[in-house]
Amino acid sequence: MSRYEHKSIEAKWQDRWEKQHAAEVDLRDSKNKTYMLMMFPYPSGDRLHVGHGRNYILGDALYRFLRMHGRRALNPMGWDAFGLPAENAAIQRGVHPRDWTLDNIKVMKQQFKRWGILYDWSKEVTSCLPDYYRWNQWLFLRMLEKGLAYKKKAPVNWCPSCQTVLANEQVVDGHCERCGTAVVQRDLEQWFYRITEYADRLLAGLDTLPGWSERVKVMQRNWIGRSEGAELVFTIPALGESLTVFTTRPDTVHGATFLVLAPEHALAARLIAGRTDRAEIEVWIETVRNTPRIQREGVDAAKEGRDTGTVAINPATGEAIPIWLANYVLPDYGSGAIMAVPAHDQRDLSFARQESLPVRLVYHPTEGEVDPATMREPILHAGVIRGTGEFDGAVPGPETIRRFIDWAEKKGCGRGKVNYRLRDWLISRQRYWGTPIPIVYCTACGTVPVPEKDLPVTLPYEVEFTGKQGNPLTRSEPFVNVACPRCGKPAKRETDTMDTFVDSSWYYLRYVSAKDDQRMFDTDTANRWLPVDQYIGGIEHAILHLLYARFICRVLHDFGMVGFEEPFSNLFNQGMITRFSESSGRVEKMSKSRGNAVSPDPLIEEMGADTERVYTLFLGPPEDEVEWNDEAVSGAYRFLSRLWRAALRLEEAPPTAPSDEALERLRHSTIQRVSRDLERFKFNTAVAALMELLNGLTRALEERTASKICCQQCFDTLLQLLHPIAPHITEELWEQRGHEGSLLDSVWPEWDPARVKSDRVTLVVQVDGKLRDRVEVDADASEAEARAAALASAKVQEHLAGRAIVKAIVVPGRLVNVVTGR
RNA sequence: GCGAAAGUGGCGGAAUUGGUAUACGCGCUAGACUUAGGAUCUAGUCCCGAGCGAUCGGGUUGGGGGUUCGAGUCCCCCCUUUCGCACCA
Repeated sequence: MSRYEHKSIEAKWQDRWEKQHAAEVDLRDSKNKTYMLMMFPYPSGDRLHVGHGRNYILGDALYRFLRMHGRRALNPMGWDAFGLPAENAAIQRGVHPRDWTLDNIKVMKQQFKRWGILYDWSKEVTSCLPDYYRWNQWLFLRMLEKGLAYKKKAPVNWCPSCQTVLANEQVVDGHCERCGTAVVQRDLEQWFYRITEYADRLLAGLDTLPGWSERVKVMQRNWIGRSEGAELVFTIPALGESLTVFTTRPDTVHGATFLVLAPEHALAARLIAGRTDRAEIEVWIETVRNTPRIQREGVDAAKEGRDTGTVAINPATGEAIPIWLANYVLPDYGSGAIMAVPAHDQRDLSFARQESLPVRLVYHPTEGEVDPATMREPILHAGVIRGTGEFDGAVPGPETIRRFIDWAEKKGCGRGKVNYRLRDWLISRQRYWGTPIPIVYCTACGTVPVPEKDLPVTLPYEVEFTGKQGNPLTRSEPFVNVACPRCGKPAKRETDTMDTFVDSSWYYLRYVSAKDDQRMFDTDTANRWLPVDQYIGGIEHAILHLLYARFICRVLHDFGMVGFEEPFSNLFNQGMITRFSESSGRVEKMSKSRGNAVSPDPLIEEMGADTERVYTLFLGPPEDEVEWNDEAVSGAYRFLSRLWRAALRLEEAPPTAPSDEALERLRHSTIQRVSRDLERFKFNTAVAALMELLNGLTRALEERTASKICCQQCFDTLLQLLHPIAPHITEELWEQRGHEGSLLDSVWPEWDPARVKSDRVTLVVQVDGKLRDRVEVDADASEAEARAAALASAKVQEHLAGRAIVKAIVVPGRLVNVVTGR
């Protein structure tokens, strides 16, 4: 073969690798060091484009690199196969979600093969098949037993278009994440996982993950939103009741001039009972209740409130203060009620000004006076307490807060309390295409869990997709009608299915026991291979998927099923590929819906998978967002063509030549550079180093300055170092060079530090920090020798021109800086 | 508003972490081989000035200041961009 025919080469090696990988790997027998590599779960509803390629190509390159280092690595792949896209496809195109999904998976497996990606398909996991999702059900039952799964009526985000409930995190700017329709509020009975129980542990665990980026950890910390403070109790004499509020500033209680309750608060109805305009207030409460959450939140949202006409007693001052209802207090954070301290809180101050409510200072400025009635900005963390007697002189800070908590506890009107922004995980979906929740409702026995022996509760294939009125499962008679597992009388199945994040929260565990039909996974094997050594994926899952997976891992840990609490030791978030989009006229994330996606198929057809791999990895630092440039791809193709031609010219090299040492030095320094770069995922600079090595070799071949043996050795090293990035062409050339066995099984080359260095080095000579000349000296030249060589330079002498030399700084092997008395 | 990261040629980006700024690639320019080329190869390509010329001088890492023999890198101020959080009491 004389020309670089990427098509036949790639097909040949892809088939070979497929055969090599057909044998099942036994994970129990693992004497070698093991390494688990994993990609983010892929939603099977979307065909792959080159924007996705970066993720998988990077993972494959890492896998091959590890293999060549003798690491026993597992690189499995699974399908996040449930979810909305499949159900939408069913409605729009009349295809069954299951058929559509399984067809997609077949196509995508072919695409992975064409990228030259080596997955261990004997560990394949498909979440929409009963052998996988039955364990979602099994886990649900265990969590139900332990009180970690529960049902409650709750206001939820409702998408009128999808006819389904959305989690807070699926609402983007008040609109449905999937379809963009404005979201409204509704009350429904929903199943939840009690993730809030694990809030503290999930937070603390982040500090044990040095292999995660600070960025992702900050996002998770914000999401969990821990805040320390106190609960204070205010009595309501008119009702003979007391009311608890949460505050992070109990030290400002003397300045609480009114209370504010969320309009949804349980006491609201009784508080307004005596008012003549009660009916109007009730209507207003309903309006607030139905306002989409996202509209109600946000800094620019207008504050609206109503006076209940009832008063409460401030426990610090003994004063009667009014109780208000207002939309800026959220019903499901803290106790849904606050003490308003307008002098020391921005939100309370703007509400007080709007409604002409009194403002009272607790912390006074240390200099000058402030008239509370005209305050525009609250005093947040400054000043000194005056006018309270026992606390006078205190300054804001943790110690003062502690004193107030002690005071409240002694007085019986409060205690220290920690609150979280994190809310329980709503797992119910009013959808067909998901894991059925294993529950039966019986008129006699109530809510009855499906016994473990009856699992899996399989999703019926025959259902009707009208696209109207939500969940088609509710209309599937054979599914819904069932005998009560407890009393045997006719009963109805739960028709809600589970959020797909349930599937993806533990699939990494299934990889090590993919075919086990007796249990969720094998604990010993899991403990041997996991936690995942390297998890690779985009930043889009920074919160949800990764938080849920960490939660479920802890649950399984507490059930004694795994020996670790953190599932992913190292997390690498690669950046997205962007491209100019004709439709918007902007550079945007590459995606099919934006019309700026590049399909891999024509590209591979024209220039080959190796070209795409080289280009994708060369594009820029893998953690950054990078822009795809159609024209620049040819640079990668030219590089591979030059490599191919160099192979043909190796034979022409002379048997002996003068410059073997220079080429050897280049070879060793390239091994060093590439090894270091790949360890740190710096594929872009690794490719650059390999291009330089090829340039050096090509030059040596052209100028006949290196011997045949030296050129061949250099070329072989180049093939090895390039293999993780361009596997097909390197395997082919390796075989043509007459080597036995696969390049993938060859041992990664080592560099000799002694060979990286040269005997002679070029020193930069500066005069007063400005570059004036370069001189060559022995690598081990002393400072004095280096200085002498520098001063001997004619150019340097010219620039010194009679000036006095104050000193000369010598950095061995690098430079000499001559400093003059200017 | 709060927090984080970043800003380097026409473009994507390098720079051993304080020591030759612009590696590698795209694009562009000139030439070669071609019937032809959006193919391939060779040479050149940060900016300004001088010279026919190999070269020589000066400037340059968003802007300004500082530390240092020496700053893209460290410190301070400002500008811009991106990302995250944002009525969570």
